[in-house]
Amino acid sequence: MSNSEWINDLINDHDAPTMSDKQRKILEAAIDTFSEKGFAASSTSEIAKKAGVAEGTIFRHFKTKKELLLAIVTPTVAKFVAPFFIKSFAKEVFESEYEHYEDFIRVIAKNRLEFVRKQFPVLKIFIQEIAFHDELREPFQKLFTEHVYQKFKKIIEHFQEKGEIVSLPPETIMRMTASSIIGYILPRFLLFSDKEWNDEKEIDQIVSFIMYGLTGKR
Amino acid sequence: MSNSEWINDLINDHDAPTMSDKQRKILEAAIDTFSEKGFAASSTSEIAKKAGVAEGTIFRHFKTKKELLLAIVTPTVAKFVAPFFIKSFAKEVFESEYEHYEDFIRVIAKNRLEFVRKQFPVLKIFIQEIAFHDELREPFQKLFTEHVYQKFKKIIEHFQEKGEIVSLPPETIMRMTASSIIGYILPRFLLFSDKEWNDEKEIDQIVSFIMYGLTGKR
Amino acid sequence: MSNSEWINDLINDHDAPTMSDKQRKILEAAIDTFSEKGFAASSTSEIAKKAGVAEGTIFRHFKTKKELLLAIVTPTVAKFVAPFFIKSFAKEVFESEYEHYEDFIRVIAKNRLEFVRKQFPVLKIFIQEIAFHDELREPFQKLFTEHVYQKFKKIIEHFQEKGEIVSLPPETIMRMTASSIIGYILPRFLLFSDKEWNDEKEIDQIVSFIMYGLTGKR
Amino acid sequence: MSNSEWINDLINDHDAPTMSDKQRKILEAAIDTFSEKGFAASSTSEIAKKAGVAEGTIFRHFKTKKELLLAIVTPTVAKFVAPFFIKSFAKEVFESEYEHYEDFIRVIAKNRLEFVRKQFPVLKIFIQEIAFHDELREPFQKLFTEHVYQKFKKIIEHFQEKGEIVSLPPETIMRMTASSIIGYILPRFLLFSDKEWNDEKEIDQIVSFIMYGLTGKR
DNA sequence: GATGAATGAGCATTCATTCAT
DNA sequence: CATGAATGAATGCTCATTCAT
Repeated sequence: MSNSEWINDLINDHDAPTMSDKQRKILEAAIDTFSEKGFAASSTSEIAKKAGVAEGTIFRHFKTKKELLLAIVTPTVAKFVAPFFIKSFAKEVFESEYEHYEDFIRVIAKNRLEFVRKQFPVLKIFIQEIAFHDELREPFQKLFTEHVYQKFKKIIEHFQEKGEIVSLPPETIMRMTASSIIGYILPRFLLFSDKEWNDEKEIDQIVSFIMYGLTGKR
Repeated sequence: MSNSEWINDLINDHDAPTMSDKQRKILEAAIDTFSEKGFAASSTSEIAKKAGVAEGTIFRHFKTKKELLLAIVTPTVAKFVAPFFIKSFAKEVFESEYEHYEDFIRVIAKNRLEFVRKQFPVLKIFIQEIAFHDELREPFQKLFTEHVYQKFKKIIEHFQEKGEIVSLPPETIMRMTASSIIGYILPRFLLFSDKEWNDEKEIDQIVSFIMYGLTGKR
Repeated sequence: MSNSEWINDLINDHDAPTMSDKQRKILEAAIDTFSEKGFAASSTSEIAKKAGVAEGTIFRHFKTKKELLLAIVTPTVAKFVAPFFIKSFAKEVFESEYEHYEDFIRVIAKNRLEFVRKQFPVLKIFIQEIAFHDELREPFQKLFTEHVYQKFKKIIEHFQEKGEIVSLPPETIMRMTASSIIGYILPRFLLFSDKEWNDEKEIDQIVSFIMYGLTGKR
Repeated sequence: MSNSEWINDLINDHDAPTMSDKQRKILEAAIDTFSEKGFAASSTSEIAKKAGVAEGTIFRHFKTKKELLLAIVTPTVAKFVAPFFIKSFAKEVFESEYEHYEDFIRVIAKNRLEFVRKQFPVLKIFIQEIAFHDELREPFQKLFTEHVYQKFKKIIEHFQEKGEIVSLPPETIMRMTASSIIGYILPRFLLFSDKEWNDEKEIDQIVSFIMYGLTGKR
């Protein structure tokens, strides 16, 4: 199985097979509403109206409003970090065609951008609410530190040993890499989603920036 | 007037001279509460209690809850972008000791970090709420596009002409610069504020990253 | 047929032969719940869960929640007063071995205590709810005034004619007799059901009290 | 100070001086409603309507519906047992004109009957709800066992030593005394409050019954 | 007959805001 | 200027009951 395959696999929506029609409608309406007004400013009555169900129906499927939030956010966040979750992730990277750090982050970036494009409303909710709900922050922090961070770290160390990238602490490398990519994605979808974007080209530029900075000496 | 002077000038709290004791207490309590729970999830009665005033007193000073939000956020945001607001800003940069883009962003970064340290709760509120309130977003967008962006653009073009930085669109350069810095500041205060940070050194690393990337070929 | 026989007959559970398994489980669960939390504070969904049936099943067997209450309370109350209901009741008493009022109330007391022991939860529900439901109070009042009261009255008059008890109005005699007995039974089950009780002895004391008061001059 | 004086003193409504007009109206409406339909079946909106206030006003004065219940019931129950609460209670009894147990319970009975007449709705609520609320039962049990029971016990022992009443356990004597009186009061107000009652005469009969039973040998 | 999803009225409680004092 | 009682709409959630399967 080639890299592109297993990555794509994780992205596809193979979940929610047990979800009823109403349940899906409620989730959609809730995503809409939370995303637009924020969790605390959204009322369950509005969500019910938008979903075309009675208010009581929401609470038959989700015990509380907060549980509805978690039902929206958890699977998407899980899928977002899923590629890093795979056991063989780091190994695959080393043995793969990704000869350079550059290639690696380019693939990750393009692939995760695709995911963000599809799931932006949910990710927006996540970003907004993670600051206020322990039930959201704690599992995510665990997920991140125990899996994403560990795997990413090994990969960085691998390329540092190859002498390809500087010897800063891996978390610093990670932060720089991540914030450069996120610094594109966030405004792209949050502030200027109506603008036309050539994502392919932008990502190439960002990757280039990550590797060589702004001086252009490459 | 040297650069350091006018910058410091803008930071100092020369405002709020007309504010009564109660008013200040209300603002402090509101910052606390909004920052901790978010605007929508904070109740005016809780703020009143925390401020040690009667519920009605808040509405004597701020017509609505939203006006209270604006009263908190507006002056701080204004001060945050103030350096770019000054007419002579760009000119000063060109003629100043900042021979290199590197020096320029280093000063900006350190200086704005200082500001963020002091004002983080307010800026957190701003970041959280800008997505939901037109009254917040519109003036800020105007401020940004008409002043900050324009000035920053000129500066970038200046250094591009000097051949110091690559010929990407100025907004791309800006985004890369900004997100590298913000990508340090945000986690630093939002997620790991209890950790000990050597900000001076971190910023030097970030500036170096912005200029030369991760390859270390410099 | 001796007295003890017909009395025992009425107590035995010869009813509910047409009741399905589910129906019985629902009734049991409802008795549990109503008794513990009161009728109004009990929810049908909780009862359904406790009974191990679907929410809808309750309403297949009992049109409304109130009908469920009546189905619980009515047969038990009927059985409680049943001894007084029997046509030959008074006559049997006169011709029976009960030479004295004392013997009569002793048998009734012991016998009804036995019944209360078995059915306390249901009787508790009855006592709690009779004040609030006309559907409960009216048939009971009718039952009581037309049967229990009439029969009891004749018995009291019988013993008054024999000069065995004072010539107060029969209802006063009845009230004194009843409240002395009930004044034992109620706290015994309601407040101190965990304490060990020697019911036999207690009833003897109560009967003695009813007959001779507290002076002990007998 | 004669006995009748200190007893009357305790009965009079010297409380609630700090209660606002609205607060009193809410309490009255709540007593009405709770008494008529029971606590759980009463809605705060109905109480608000009956009291002529907004629903929110109820919750400004009483944090929860249950607190409203306690605010109604606690002071009345306290006043009901107040006579037994007084330090000198037992001593006064011994040295007083109450030469006989009979006189003592006659005064108590008449006096408490008067109280019940005025406060019946509240006492009805208490009786109904004590079974379901620990917050109600626990303080009352404490009050009763630590004060009422102790004092009453001493008085009973006093008259037992005088050879005036039988040597049953004091709590049995108490139960018999109390249930005879309560057995009059409860039906009198609960079931037949519309009937005309000669309370004076009835109580004399009850006291006589308590002392001498139904045989009339006195 | 039994289920349990669906309903929408109703619930206790909270809210931002007003206004008489 | 400050208060805090009063408001009534709105909130998240529960309820008894219905009905298609």
